[in-house]
Amino acid sequence: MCVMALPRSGPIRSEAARLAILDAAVALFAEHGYDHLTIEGIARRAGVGKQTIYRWWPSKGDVLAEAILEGRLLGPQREVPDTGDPRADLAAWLTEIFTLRASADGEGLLRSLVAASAGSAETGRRLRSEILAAPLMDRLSRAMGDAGGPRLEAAADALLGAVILRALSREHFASADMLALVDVVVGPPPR
Amino acid sequence: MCVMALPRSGPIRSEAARLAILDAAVALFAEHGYDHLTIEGIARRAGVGKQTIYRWWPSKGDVLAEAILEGRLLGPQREVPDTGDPRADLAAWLTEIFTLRASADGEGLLRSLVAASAGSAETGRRLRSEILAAPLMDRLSRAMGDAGGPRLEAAADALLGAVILRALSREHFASADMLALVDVVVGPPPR
Amino acid sequence: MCVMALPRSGPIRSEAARLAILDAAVALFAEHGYDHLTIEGIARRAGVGKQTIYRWWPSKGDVLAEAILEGRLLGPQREVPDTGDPRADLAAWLTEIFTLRASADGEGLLRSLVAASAGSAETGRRLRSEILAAPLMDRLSRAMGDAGGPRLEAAADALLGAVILRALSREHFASADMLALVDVVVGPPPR
Amino acid sequence: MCVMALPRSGPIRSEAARLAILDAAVALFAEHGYDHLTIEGIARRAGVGKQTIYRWWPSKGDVLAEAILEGRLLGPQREVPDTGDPRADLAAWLTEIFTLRASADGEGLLRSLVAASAGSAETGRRLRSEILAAPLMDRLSRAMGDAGGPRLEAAADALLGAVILRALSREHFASADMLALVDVVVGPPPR
DNA sequence: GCCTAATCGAGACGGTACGTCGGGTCTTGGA
DNA sequence: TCCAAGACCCGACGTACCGTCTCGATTAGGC
Repeated sequence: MCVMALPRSGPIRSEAARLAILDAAVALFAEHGYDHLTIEGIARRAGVGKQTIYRWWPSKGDVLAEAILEGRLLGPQREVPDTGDPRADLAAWLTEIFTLRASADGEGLLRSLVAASAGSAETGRRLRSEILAAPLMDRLSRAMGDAGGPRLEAAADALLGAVILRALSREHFASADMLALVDVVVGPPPR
Repeated sequence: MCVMALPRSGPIRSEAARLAILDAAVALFAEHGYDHLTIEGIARRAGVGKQTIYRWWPSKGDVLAEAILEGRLLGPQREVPDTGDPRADLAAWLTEIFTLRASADGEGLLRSLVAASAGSAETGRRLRSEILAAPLMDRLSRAMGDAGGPRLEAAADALLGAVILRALSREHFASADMLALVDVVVGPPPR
Repeated sequence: MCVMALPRSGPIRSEAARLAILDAAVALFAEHGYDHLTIEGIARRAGVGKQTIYRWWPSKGDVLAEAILEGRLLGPQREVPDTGDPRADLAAWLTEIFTLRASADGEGLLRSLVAASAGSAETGRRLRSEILAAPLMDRLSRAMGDAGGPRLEAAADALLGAVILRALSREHFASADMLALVDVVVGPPPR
Repeated sequence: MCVMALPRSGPIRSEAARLAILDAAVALFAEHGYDHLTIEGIARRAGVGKQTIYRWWPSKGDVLAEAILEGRLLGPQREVPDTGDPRADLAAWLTEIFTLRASADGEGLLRSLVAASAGSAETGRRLRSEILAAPLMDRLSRAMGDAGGPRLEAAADALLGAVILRALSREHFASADMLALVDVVVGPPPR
């Protein structure tokens, strides 16, 4: 009396096509940014029919989200460094995030990620939790002497959000500013 | 000693057309969000030729930026309230920003603003400085006992950025979370 | 030893769309003349995407040429009548060609055909060979007592060209003039 | 009791502008053909406001017609040569007309003239009477031994029309064909 | 020497159509 | 059943011209 997976005949989903699509999406995203990313372009580049994309993903944002999830977009996650000075480490890492750029059009990659997030719920969710917050949490937790909870989440959002806001406003983000940000959020350095 | 505007004969720019375009852009933006905003749609709604838009603005983002600058988008700026409890006031105002919504498609207005900012430098600049930061500064300055400078800027970016990041990730933002955010950035409440 | 059509999978050309386009083109051409014939108008009338036209024809002239080839434009070919008086028969038929008119704008259909021919090589070729010369040849051959060859071709061009030139110059073409033309080209009537 | 031209003050029509417009129209027509001739282009090239064109001519066709009338388009009228062999002279002259070409796009000038005629009554009238027929009449009259009248007109139309029809159909017009045409229309050579 | 009126250059305006791109759906034929 | 290929309808893109209009400057009579 168990629920049987309803049996299906015919070929199953082609893993090769899936990978080709994700690779093509990542490459085109990096080259031209989110706005110029198109389903047709992905299909062309991947050597795949458009329908094969539409069959499995509802939108270009979700293709991207899956690529992000599998770590294809930014390569292996950058760890926050550990030099003994938690504030400086955090500032360095945030600066790296801020200056993420791979697009041939000179568009910041971070800004493209934000555009993708604005357009796709799934991408938005993953941008925050997996791309940005995940590598940050451990170090931030130690820097704040806080095991977790709302304060830690709030601090992570504050740091990352500030970086995003600066990226959106196309303003320079001097390292002094970055340190000031860390101080405000993490707390003043102990004497 | 003065810069002479080079004199040109011929008809001057039609203010009526300019206003019709900005109004149409604001209305369509509010109704359908940034992604579904089109130059053709604006022109149609405004009763204007497309060329009249392209003549004066390079992209839909810049039309929107001008509308924002003139305060057409959100109406008169919301002031941060003053109830005597600066933390609660800030939290209330941030919550209002977070829940900004006018779109018929259920798209958050804040998310559309972020999309617009990702696509247009001018909009990005104004989103941060005029829409978000401006009404916040005075109250934040008093709450932090800080006259200005990098710390104040960093705090504003942190608060607003956190709100944006949450909006992008489509997560609920409980009022307790909001208070935690304010505490982390502004500092703990005095005993 | 035969040329293989390279096999292609995927949908084939829609005959329904092709016919709808040709019908729409013919109708609009007859109604408004060649100058006011537009690809957009054809697409609209045919209930078809513009791209479907551009996919198969390089220009509006070539759409028209195909319609002509299939006899859609002027209906079944008018035969030159046979009353026993070859000169009068030819004159009557030429007069009918001269006065071809279907356009709602009062533009002569012949003039529109000439405009189409000036704009499209294919239409030009067909105007001469299929629309005009074909029904004429048999009768002309008998009237001149000539089995064919350059003299017959020249005579056909002379008759039809004269009619076209008069149509272009918007001059009246009295039946006496028409008879004079036939006499000059075919030769004087036998006594 | 005559009709007085109603007295007007103010500047009179600028002859310089008129000439610049006609020159520009002729140059652009020769370079790009009738289809690509535009009022804006003429105005730009002539250094003239569009209104100055619209003030004096109803359409581009009429600008061209005026240029033709003043002999700007084809330079001084080519005379039919006189070598003693009227048939050969006529054939040579008709061949010259047939091969008229000045356009940078490779479009035959004759075909552009036909397009212009199809679009503008005035141009059509002048194409036949002034450009084509006028230089032909004298020689044709002598070749046919005919002082004028419907037969002469018909012969002229037949010769010129045949050349036009061949030009429209983009067919080669061998010199033997041309001689056959002359024979058919003018009559067989005397023995 | 004004005034009036028309001309001229320039070009903004509301439109229509251009030819292209991409969206999302549907239809083949092959595996 | 999936896949590649791609035709289909549709809507938007950004551009070119249309014909009308409105400017400021200029230029000729008529007073």
